[in-house]
Amino acid sequence: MTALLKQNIAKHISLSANETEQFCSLFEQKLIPKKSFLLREGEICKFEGFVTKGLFRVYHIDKNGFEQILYFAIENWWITDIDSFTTETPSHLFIEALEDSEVLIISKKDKEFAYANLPQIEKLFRVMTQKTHVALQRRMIDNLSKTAESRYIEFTEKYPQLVQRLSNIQIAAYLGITNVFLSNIRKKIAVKK
Amino acid sequence: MTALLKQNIAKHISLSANETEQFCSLFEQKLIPKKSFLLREGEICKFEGFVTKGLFRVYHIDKNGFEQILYFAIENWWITDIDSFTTETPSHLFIEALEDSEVLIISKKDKEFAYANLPQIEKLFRVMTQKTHVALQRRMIDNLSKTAESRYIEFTEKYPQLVQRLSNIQIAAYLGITNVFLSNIRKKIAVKK
DNA sequence: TTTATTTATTAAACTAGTTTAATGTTTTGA
DNA sequence: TCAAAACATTAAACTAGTTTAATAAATAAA
Repeated sequence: MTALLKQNIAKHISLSANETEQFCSLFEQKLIPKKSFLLREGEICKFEGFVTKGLFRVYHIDKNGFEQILYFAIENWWITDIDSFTTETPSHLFIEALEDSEVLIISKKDKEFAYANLPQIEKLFRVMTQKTHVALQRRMIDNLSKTAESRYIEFTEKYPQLVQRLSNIQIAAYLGITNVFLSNIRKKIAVKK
Repeated sequence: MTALLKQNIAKHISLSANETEQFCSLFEQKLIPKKSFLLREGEICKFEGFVTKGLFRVYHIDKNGFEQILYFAIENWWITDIDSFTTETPSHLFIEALEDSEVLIISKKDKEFAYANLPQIEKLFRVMTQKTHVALQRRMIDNLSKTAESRYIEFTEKYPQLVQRLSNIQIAAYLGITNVFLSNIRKKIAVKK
């Protein structure tokens, strides 16, 4: 059950078999059917999750009712609201399954236990947070400098497997444009070819 | 010389006087005159810095020659290109002093020494990276959902002391708009009052 | 299988933000 | 202290992206 998780940890740091086992034993599996929520706005996020099956979206709803997608998570990705989780304040985010999904969950308490007792875990999460931060910095620069059209093209090139599983509405909410405009972009690209 | 730095560390984690002293001794002071660079595109970023005086901007130049500002750093802020620093690949960023500045620098080697020998330092940087990541997530959502006008207003409210030290050109590059449009926004706001 | 719901597309009017260029103001530096 | 450079503002034409609404196509539900 935790095979994918072990593989994922090994990608970031080298951890002894023993420590890996101990750490993984702190997770429990949760099944999340399509359209249900792992987290809702207003709740305090008390977990960190590792997706082993399915697809989630992590999004915000602004005061005008529009949704902005912070990121998607498929197999092998981690999900949490790091803001709510670390500060223990109510979340501004929703985490929703877009497909029937399976996720390995570790509670805040158990994660703190791991930090205190498995010295390498601190490094694991430092390294992972750094990597996601770098990715977000790049996305920030892209959003500041590139047109919606090139952001869309780059998104489809970078995550082809993800694009097939997403509606254009979801992709538009990630790119920060309307689905109507995304439709125009897609038409323009199709004509070019 | 490292008083500000010690104070900053204490804000994030509790570290013994001895460990604090050891860690701070790894930094050396650098003076960066206005308009000179701490890092240029193409260089590998081999340091992490803590600003004790002055003002920096961390920015990217896109292929059309436009500048996007990732963040500013004044006294008490950390600066590095975390991407280049961790992956040891050439940077896509410039770090430039906008005022005569002073910065405490720790080299990659010494930082690794600290990770290996001062167990709490791993936590320090995990916590700091988490906090900057949360801030960037919030900015990402704002950029996806808010108009330039409200982003400008919120920026001036959040960083009033910074706004006074920045030209409108710099603020516009941070907000992701042209300085001409920022001028329009400022006029509109002034008329309202 | 039929109906209801969600999704994608198109069009047309609109608005937020850009571009270019000109003008006055402030800052910098020799 | 004077000239040059950088900065802020304004105007006017333009373009990227939105809004609303209608229609067709695909999916889900009963």
